[in-house]
Amino acid sequence: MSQSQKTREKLVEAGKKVIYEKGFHCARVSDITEKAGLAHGTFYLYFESKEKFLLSLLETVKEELLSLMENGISLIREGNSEQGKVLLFLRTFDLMIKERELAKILFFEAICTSAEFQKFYKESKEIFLRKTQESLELLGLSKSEIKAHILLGTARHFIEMLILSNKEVSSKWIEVLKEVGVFS
Amino acid sequence: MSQSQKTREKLVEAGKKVIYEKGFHCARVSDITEKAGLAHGTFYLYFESKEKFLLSLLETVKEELLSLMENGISLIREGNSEQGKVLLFLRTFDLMIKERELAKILFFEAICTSAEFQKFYKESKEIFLRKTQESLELLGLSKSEIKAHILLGTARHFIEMLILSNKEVSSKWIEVLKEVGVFS
Amino acid sequence: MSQSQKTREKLVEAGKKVIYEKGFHCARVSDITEKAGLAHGTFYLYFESKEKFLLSLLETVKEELLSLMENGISLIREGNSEQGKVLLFLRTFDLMIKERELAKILFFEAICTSAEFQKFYKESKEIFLRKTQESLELLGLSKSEIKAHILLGTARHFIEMLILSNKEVSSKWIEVLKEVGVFS
Amino acid sequence: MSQSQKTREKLVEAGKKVIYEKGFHCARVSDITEKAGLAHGTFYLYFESKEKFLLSLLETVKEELLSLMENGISLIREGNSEQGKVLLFLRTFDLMIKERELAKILFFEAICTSAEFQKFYKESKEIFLRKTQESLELLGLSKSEIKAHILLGTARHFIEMLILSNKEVSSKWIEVLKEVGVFS
DNA sequence: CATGAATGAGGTTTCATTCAT
DNA sequence: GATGAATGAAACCTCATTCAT
Repeated sequence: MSQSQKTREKLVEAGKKVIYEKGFHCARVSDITEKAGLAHGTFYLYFESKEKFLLSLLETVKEELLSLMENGISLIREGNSEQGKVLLFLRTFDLMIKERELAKILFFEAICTSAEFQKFYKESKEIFLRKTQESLELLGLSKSEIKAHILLGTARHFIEMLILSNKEVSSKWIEVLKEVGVFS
Repeated sequence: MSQSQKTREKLVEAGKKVIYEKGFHCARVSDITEKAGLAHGTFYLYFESKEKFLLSLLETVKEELLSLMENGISLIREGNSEQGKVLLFLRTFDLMIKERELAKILFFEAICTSAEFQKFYKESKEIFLRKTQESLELLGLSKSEIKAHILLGTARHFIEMLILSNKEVSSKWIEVLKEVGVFS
Repeated sequence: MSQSQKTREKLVEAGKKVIYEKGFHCARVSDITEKAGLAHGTFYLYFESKEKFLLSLLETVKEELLSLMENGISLIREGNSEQGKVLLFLRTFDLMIKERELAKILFFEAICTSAEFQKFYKESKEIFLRKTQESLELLGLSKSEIKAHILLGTARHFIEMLILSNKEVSSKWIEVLKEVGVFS
Repeated sequence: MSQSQKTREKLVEAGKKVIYEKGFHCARVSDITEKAGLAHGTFYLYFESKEKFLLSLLETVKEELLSLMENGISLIREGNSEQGKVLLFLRTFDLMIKERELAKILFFEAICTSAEFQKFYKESKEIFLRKTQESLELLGLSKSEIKAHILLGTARHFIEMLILSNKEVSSKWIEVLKEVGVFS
């Protein structure tokens, strides 16, 4: 990784942590650079503005998520439905757990900031919903639309619990949903 | 209603709308007073600070919700489980739909602001979860804890859809959950 | 005393206390009316502004002081120098002790506020100095100018101690000065 | 001096002048920065608040004064009482004359602001009094306590004259006190 | 590339004063 | 006379952004 990329990475990592802890509005650019061990002004060599910085964080997590989901769908299409399910419903969730800073930013900050971010959030959510429904259909489950809603809602609920209480629910969440028949 | 109470009410109504639209941090006190048709300083005759104002909004909606839930539980305890269910799972949802400004503030703003608000949110959420589980048990449903999680998660998901897309899901949401067996 | 005069008196008494405690700038008009048990707006039926209120307090204490000093000087002129001294150096000091709120306002607030008040303070101080010197001359004391300075300075020092520590020095202060020869 | 120190110094110098002229409460932060030739916000890069700024000014002058007094006392202890007296009773006074802005702030503003400042003032005054008395004792003068009070009171009186009238009393003030026997 | 001092627009908050009742 | 709700000018303070080094 070039020096330049390393510095950028430092800012992203620091930014995630600071925004997770204080929220986007309360996170100062100087908090981020301080945590990154860089000078205040350096931030603006890598990002146009604090808003654009947030957007780039959100796009990162959105793309990671989508990539996982699409890989899962491909696997199911190719007949490998077990591995596909793992990617779709476990790896995505694990990703959210690992990147809980980004998850919180995506699921909460985005909806609380300016119209631009809400739009971003709304569009992302619709894509996730569609992909989830598509996967459920591929898996041959009935009432796929309803179940997609429940899946997303419950997933977000568990992520929130993780954020609020630091309680790991991780891979067991699918079991939870199976028990009440969402997966049958 | 006294003059004083009317003014307070005006500020609350204006505040709910402005915070709903712009988010707590982007909502200026002057936006609120302007929408209320009052002078800037008037706000501070009724509320200590913008933060305390938010807290008072949150407490209002929390209390309304809890009151509905407790009435529902009482009805079920008295044997009137049909009316109890209505209060618990429909009226609460209708309240959120009617007061979508407050709902958004409670479910999103609270978790994006200072530590004080997060604490408030976390505590509220735990109470809602407990009450929901309690009601499911009273209704004789198995796996009450799991179902309480799913109910809350899905409810929030539908509220978010309402906020983002203005699509009314209203009272049909229970049907949705019934179909996948959450209510059996 | 008429109703009107009583109300005015209440405001003056409350104002003295509040300004003594918090200082002129930190004393709010509403603090004064609250302590007086009156409505906020009532203040402006009796005084043009907060500044004019302060000025009227200062004029009161200035006149009381001057009146005592002049009576003392008259007595000395009439040959009654013992009683004159009492008025001049004890009663004035007792007045400051009794009216410590006003004393503090006169000796400290006046010099810390606007130019108008500084001017008032400076002029008052010069009058006190002149009167003190005049009395010392009438009493046949040498170095009257020097002693007048020392008297005023020490008096103010003792008043400050009273304000800061609530230690009563009262009438003994003259003894203190006698011991070092200021009165001989 | 680094750029940073220079800017800080500019703010301190400007602040002293503005507070001297208008008093702490009437001195706006923007007055200070304007006089310093800096932008408004710069003030807050160097000082937490207007109150903390005042406190730092007060501490500066208190320490300068104490340092002079302690050096004077040391000299007397070492037998060099003439030079010690000069430090104790002339240099301190000269310092107040040179730093009349700070002197005014210490002797008048401190007692007119919030409780925190009054406490600071009271404690400082007690230290000055103790040090003065200690020096008088070292010099073998009788009635050291009384004389310490008179010295402080008169000194303050002369400082006030300097502030109000711009009349330099300077080094002659000791002569004045000698004449009435304070120094014998 | 990196620094960190400086900027200033924009927000929150205060409170002397006014005025309808 | 008295009330107290409403006003809005003016202060403090913050912090995203710029820029000289």
